[in-house]
Amino acid sequence: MALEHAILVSLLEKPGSGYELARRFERSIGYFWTATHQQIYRVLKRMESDGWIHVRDVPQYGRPDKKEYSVAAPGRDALSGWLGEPTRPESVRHDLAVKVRGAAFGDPAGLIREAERHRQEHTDRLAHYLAGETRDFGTPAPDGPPDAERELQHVVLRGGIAYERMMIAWLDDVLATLARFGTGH
Amino acid sequence: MALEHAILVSLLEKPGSGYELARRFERSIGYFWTATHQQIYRVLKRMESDGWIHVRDVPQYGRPDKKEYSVAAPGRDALSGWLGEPTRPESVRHDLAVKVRGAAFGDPAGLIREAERHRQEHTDRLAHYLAGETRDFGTPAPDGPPDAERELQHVVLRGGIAYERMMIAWLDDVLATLARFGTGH
DNA sequence: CGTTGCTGTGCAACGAGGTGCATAGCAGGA
DNA sequence: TCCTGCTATGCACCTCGTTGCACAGCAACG
Repeated sequence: MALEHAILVSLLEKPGSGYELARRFERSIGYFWTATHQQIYRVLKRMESDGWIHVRDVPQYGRPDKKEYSVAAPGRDALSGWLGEPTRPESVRHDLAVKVRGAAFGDPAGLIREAERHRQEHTDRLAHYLAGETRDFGTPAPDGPPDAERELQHVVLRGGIAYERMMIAWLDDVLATLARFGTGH
Repeated sequence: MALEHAILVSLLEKPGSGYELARRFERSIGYFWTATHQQIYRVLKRMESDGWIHVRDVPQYGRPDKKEYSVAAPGRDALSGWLGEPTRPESVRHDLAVKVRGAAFGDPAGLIREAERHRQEHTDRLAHYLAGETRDFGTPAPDGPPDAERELQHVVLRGGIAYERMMIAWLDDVLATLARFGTGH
């Protein structure tokens, strides 16, 4: 399980409540690690009882009170240890690859629409990444010396950009291949 | 759940037993969809009781008897329908991306070794893919007319190759970035 | 003969992850 | 006033996936 570690990273970047973490997992971190608010609340509770994080009740006006979590020393140690641990082979689940191989045994028309949907989604996400890159990393350095946190966030974003570009190119390849078998001949 | 559909595709490409399917999920299909033999046996049982697949007892000499599964008409229909269904956003889990962002808060030395391990693994897999491409798709067409099944398997393999190449390039980027913060400067 | 190892199928138990629902404070609009 | 909607936390339930183990047939080796 690595959801704990993703939460640790997010809380180290900025402390926050379970709700706020859930929002971050819908963007930013969420592009590389998904989680629902249920999972997050459950794991936060366990992490708190394990002493990895601190809780602080924050009264709010105009909205419900919240619990703000921040990383404790043992949590920071756990993260450090995890960084060098070998990750077991990530279980891959590429629906589309399975569908493409399945297209040999069914009508490819539906799959073409599905592939076009995916292509559009990846195009949108690429545009979103590129806009974020210009916004957050466009200027050389906003406050002088190179900042590790910033540089590392940037290299992860570059990975996302490379992934989306690769997927778009592959989907063009898929669509061209499907077209050769969908239109008679 | 889409394991059913991955099994349908595999059985359509070639009927086989649960054990044989488990072996296929360690290579070929397994590069895009992972599954243990436990999952496979359980799902096969359900698919059989749903009428998606046929079972046939195959006595063997020199080894235990087996149950050979093949796709029935309702299974083929289920696959056809699934091809065009919109896939819900695949839940992404990229350990390494989380670790890279976490490196800002811990010792990057361990992560460098971990990234190098991943780079090696992707290099090996790329070599394996390329060897398979030469072996299976090197000659223009082994038996005359273009074959949909063969072409679609090829485009999926090209996707795997593109993915590995992208990952290797990104890991080089990651290692260069980590080096800038690990060695003093 | 016993051991190891591959083929082949399966159960039991556990943890991870997701869906649906409940509760509660408060804001804003119809 | 009621309804919708956002913030904020949480329970109950169910499925998926993994781990560990068991059992069985048979081959090859020492």
